[in-house]
Amino acid sequence: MKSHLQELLRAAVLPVIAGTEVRVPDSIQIDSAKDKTHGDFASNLALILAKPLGKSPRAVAELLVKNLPASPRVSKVEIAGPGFINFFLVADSFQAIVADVLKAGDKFGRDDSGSKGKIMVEFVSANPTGPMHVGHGRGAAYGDAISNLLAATGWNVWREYYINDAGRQVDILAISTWVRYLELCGETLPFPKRGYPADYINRAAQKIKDAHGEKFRHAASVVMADLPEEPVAPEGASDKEKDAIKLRQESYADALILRAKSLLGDGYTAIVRSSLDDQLAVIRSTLQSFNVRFDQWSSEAALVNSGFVQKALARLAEKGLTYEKDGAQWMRTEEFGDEKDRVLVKADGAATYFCNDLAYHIDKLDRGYPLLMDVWGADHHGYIARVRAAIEALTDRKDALNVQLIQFVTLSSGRMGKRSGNFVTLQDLIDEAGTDATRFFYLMRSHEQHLEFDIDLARSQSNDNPVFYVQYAHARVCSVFAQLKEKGGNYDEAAGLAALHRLDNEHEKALLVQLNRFPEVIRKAAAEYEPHTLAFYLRDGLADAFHSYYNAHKFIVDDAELQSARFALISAARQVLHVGLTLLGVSAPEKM
RNA sequence: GCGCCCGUAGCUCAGUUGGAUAGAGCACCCGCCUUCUAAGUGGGUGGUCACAGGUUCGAAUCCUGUCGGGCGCGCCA
Repeated sequence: MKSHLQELLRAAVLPVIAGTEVRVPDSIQIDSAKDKTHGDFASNLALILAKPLGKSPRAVAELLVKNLPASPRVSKVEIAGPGFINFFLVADSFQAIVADVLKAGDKFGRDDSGSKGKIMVEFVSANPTGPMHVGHGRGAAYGDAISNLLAATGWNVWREYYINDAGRQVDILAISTWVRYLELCGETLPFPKRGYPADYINRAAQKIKDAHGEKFRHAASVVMADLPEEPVAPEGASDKEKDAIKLRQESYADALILRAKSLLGDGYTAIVRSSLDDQLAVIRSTLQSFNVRFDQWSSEAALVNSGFVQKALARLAEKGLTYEKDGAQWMRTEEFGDEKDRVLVKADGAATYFCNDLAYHIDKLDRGYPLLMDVWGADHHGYIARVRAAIEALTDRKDALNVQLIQFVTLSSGRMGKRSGNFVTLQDLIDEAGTDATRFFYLMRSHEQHLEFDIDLARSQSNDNPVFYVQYAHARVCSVFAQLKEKGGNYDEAAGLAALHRLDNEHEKALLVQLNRFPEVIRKAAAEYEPHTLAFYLRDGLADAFHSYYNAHKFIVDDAELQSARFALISAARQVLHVGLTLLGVSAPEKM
């Protein structure tokens, strides 16, 4: 509908600007009119062109309207206000959408061709050192929804989870689990301050004891022998003092890691593997219950062990992008827009997180994905420049990496951290509020905005929860169809489509307008990476129009022709609600 | 100190490639069920769009500054 009007205006603008320097705008803006007296659609084109043409906006508008080609869909064109061009459409141009929707079914509004090419979306990638918390949940809901939207708008989408199962954090996880395991064996030793103190570590430790008995037991005195003191920050310590103490705690953890490795030998690897598998199993299970799926789970450790990281480093060196300094290997990211160069291989020979992550991104490009979308927490924004710089250095393209930052989630009970022992996990939230409510809650807000997650509201299952409003609209349509059947009536779709001209009251018009908006809503939500606009459309646009209609009119009526037309309309509404909710990963129940 | 994000109704938030009278939900007030699910619906109260300047036909939106909040500035991950 909009594109039709754009074409009309595009044709009209040519004679108006003929002989001037003024060019046709790239996109001609057409907005749905907010006020009924402004018709159905409005364009500000005359206002845009007024200045470059050196004419008054209203004069430009009059010229445009005079040159506007006739269209069977347009019933009236008006110039209003400072120079807006308002379009009034003939009624059946809205009614035709019902046939389009019913014919297309679940495919309505979708472009599954994949003709826009391949894109890889990496999201969640939560560290396998503990369960997912409510912040990860937001990234999961967003990443899944934007992947759905991209796939529905012509992209060939591949979804991937990067498992950070290498590096120091894995060692911290291992010693945390081991110390708990030793406690279970009856040993008494302090828990490392930099370890993960939460309950789930105890469960992982118990599993190891169940499977291996006391195979990994060593006397506490042996484990602790000659380990450095681990200080605790005193009350009222300055930041500087705290930093120093934190550093000594890290040293203690390092010493304990070395001790574990030397005492356990191959057993250390077994504990690492068991701990990681345990945490990953929890994460996978949570994501499954959250209705989020991935095409692939990529392991950082596997990438390292395969030798790919070394190969990637060699390629960077070959291109002259790396150099040695202070015993470390650096990458020249600064000349590609980063604020400084970055270390790839530390002086102690270990690869940095950046190094492995960059290799992973190179791997993604190698696998034939020219576009990479990464969904990260907002606290990683300082990391964007170096990855983008590195990728630009390799591909000569600035747009190969698309990073979407997800702003923080705060809870009524305060900010949650992994080290804080008792936190609300995503699984807790799903268990209490349900997947649908939780997902919709996340997706109602712009991902660029901080989100205050009202746990009590999500838990309450009350009608305050916006997801029910949308789902209820769907269930109501289903219920009406059930009622019709119960009363012995039947719905004839062909008759309904033949009677669409009967849909002429204002509530029907409003619902038809919303149905007409859907393809554009999808397109925009995907193109601007903003799933929340779809959530808003479903609630404030479509469901709202349906509920008002439901309250104002009966669908089961004596007039058979009118009844068929109305059932065709609400059938289409049900279809679009279903497609929309599915894109958000929310179910469309038939009963509530 | 430097960089990025944010500040809109009592609360939570939309609206920001400049457009017509700034919207929704919750809360609050007044209505609507002998009739397809009231998890619904109709109406009302509620605003210095943080503040101060600037740009122009027009600014919540763009620019500058101030105030307030969040995050980031490792040979951590």
